Amino acid sequence: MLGRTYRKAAEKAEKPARKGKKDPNAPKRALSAYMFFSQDWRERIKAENPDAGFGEVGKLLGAKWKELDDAEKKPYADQAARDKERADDEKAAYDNKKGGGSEEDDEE
DNA sequence: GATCTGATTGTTATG
DNA sequence: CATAACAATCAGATC
Repeated sequence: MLGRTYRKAAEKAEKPARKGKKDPNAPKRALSAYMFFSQDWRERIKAENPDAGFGEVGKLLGAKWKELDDAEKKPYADQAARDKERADDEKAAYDNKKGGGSEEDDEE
């Protein structure tokens, strides 16, 4: 599929503080496998690169990520999948409100 | 139906 | 406190 032929990230390659949400309650998406991958690897990267700052660790992380095999990404993807379920709940609430909500129970 | 875009997620350190 | 490379994602909008 020609879909992801281009990388939006590579296109903009810049982030001029994009803010402003369109959704009323913004059903935040789930985390990415990288999020979990970093949580576990950030320790190792820093362990072997105590001097590594943001750029170094970031690039190292990405490099390692690609080095990993599909089987190694699996556990991380699994965590991401788990979080997705959580995100699904958020979306459920989002859909609930978005719907014609006559009764607004309460929200914190 | 298929395609695309945008918004989001987390890490680090530093000004 | 926001930002910046790194990667995934995926759900909603659009045609």
